Amino acid sequence: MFKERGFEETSIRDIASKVGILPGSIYYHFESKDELFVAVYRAGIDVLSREVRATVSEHRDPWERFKAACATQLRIVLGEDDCASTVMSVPPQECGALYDQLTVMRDEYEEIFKTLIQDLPLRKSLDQKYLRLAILGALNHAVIWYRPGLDDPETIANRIVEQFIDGEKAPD
Amino acid sequence: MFKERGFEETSIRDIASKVGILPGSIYYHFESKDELFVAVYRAGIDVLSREVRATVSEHRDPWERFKAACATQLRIVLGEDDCASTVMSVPPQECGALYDQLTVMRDEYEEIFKTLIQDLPLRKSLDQKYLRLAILGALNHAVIWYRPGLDDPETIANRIVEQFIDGEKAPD
Amino acid sequence: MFKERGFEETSIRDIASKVGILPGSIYYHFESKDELFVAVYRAGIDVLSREVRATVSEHRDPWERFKAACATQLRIVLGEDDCASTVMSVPPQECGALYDQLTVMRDEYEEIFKTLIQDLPLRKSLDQKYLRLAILGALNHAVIWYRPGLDDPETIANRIVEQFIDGEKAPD
Amino acid sequence: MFKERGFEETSIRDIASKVGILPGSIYYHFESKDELFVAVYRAGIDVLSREVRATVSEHRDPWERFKAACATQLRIVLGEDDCASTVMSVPPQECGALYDQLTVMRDEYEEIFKTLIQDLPLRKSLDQKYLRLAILGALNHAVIWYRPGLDDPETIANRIVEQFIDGEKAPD
DNA sequence: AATGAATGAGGATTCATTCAT
DNA sequence: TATGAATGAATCCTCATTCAT
Repeated sequence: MFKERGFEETSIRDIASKVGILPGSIYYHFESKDELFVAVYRAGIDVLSREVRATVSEHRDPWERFKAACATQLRIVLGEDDCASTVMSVPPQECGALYDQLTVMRDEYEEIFKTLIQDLPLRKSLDQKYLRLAILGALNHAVIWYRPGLDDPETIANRIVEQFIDGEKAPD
Repeated sequence: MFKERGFEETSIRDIASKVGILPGSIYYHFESKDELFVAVYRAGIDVLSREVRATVSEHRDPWERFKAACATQLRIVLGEDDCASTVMSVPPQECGALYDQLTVMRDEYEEIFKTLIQDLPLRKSLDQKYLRLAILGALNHAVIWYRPGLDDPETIANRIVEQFIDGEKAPD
Repeated sequence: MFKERGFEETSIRDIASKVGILPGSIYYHFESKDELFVAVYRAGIDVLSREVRATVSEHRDPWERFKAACATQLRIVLGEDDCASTVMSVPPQECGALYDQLTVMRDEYEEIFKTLIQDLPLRKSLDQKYLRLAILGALNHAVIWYRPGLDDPETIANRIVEQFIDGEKAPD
Repeated sequence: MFKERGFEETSIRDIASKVGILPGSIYYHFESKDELFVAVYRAGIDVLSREVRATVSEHRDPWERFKAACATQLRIVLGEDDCASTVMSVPPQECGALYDQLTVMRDEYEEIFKTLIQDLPLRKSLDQKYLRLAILGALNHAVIWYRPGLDDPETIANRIVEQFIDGEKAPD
């Protein structure tokens, strides 16, 4: 529900009634709406971290490794895990006091990609930061326009990344 | 305020007190919070359309034209116009009943880029739709990570677009 | 509008926009919503008083006179005059502080019927007050159920009154 | 409170403070002011239906039965049950969107009287509909003028109905 | 582990009214 | 005569939260 309607537009009432309990009962499990949301976010971050790291460990070639990591992220975000989708759909600015906490988690996760890009044999002139931000931006944007029935997430990720890659590969 | 905190987190009270009037007084000017937000969004879309179109008309070369359009968008969104920033910062999903209305406006605007990309001499194998979505995603993402003091918006836009361009130019 | 929606449900805004001016402009003509409503009520009472008195003066026979008065009231209330309809449709209790003022006007008007009934040759056992209240109640009720296209107001009034009359005529 | 001040003039605040809770707390029990009012109206209709039907079942003679039903209605409306008084005091037109719902309930209830009047041995020339509407109008009007200390409600009802009855009984 | 009933603060909105222009 | 812009209080209602049971 957070991913579809955002933090503010999702009420404790909504959540409770979807689970089939009363709003008050939620407070047995979570101390506050904020805590609940953080738990969801955390879960999303964890799934992403785990899966992307697993993917990374399966590839040797830096470019293949990077492409596979992107594909894994998109696969999870677009379909497999609602918590992960939440991470990419809900802008931290709209979560009030939670902003810092969420941003820390996200930065932690994106650290993986920082490393992955460092390992890439890139033209010297290229700014790695911009490459990372551009690719992650391009990938995340899919959360908004993606509709099932189109290409599957992994294909989409590959297409997107290849647009960058081909130009950026360092000359032999 | 909408761009910084989102639609739901920005209250009529907040807006009124920033303007120095009482909450009720807002309703002399706008029929509802929704209508007010749509007016902001509309204004943002209009500025973007006007400026980007102006930029487009100043360039002949398709690649230069496209790069310039991207740079203009980013310049406006990142600094010049708060309404335009709102357009790129506030996800329509978080605006409840406004979703459709906002999406129509945005699609209308992105149409410009569709045309711009059609005019590009691209490798046949490339999917224009993915290129468009990827670039717009990469650019918009800057709304989140950009902080003044870094490279200026036009430089950033050029860097981002060049990452794509170099690879995609059709072979002579 | 008062007659259709009641006092509270009719706003100065509604009235102004129907007249084609702005809400504030109403206050050039009336000091308050209360005053405006009282003016409408007053106008209704005046029309009724004038017309019913005119009718009364045209008849000699007490029963005919009474019947004609009832018919006139119903004709005016049901069709001719919106102010008069308002008098019969809007319960003074729902007009807050206006209650007393309105009640005085209405009592003044009903005084006519008190006199008319006093002149009737009735069975001694009959309580004149109940006859008056019952007939006026029966007549006014028509404001609620009457729809144009049925019998015309005067016929209805005659039918209603005759139901009483036939039984109440004093034995010769 | 609804019966004394009407629907619009009675606020959720008023109701809550009379009950000794806060306005918001009302929404645990009712979804809206409308729903609350409908519940009151429903309760009034139910009491009336039940009691009048009980009365009806205790009488054989059609005229006695009818008179007793009227007396029961007036007794309940004038004194015993505030919900029933509300039904007769608050005009549905002043309840905005509730109009249809309330009218359906009321028509349902008045059906009882339709049947009762059908069973009456009346002069052929008489229009049953007008008799029903006139009597119900005359009775309900008492909600407005009745003050405790006068004749008791049942006496009043009998007096009112007898004014009609004597004239309408079919000749043997 | 959940409920039922409430709280209190804040939400958007409506309203009669004011008043300088 | 009317407007444009505001006021301030009240409107219904929603929300996260609490807590005894």
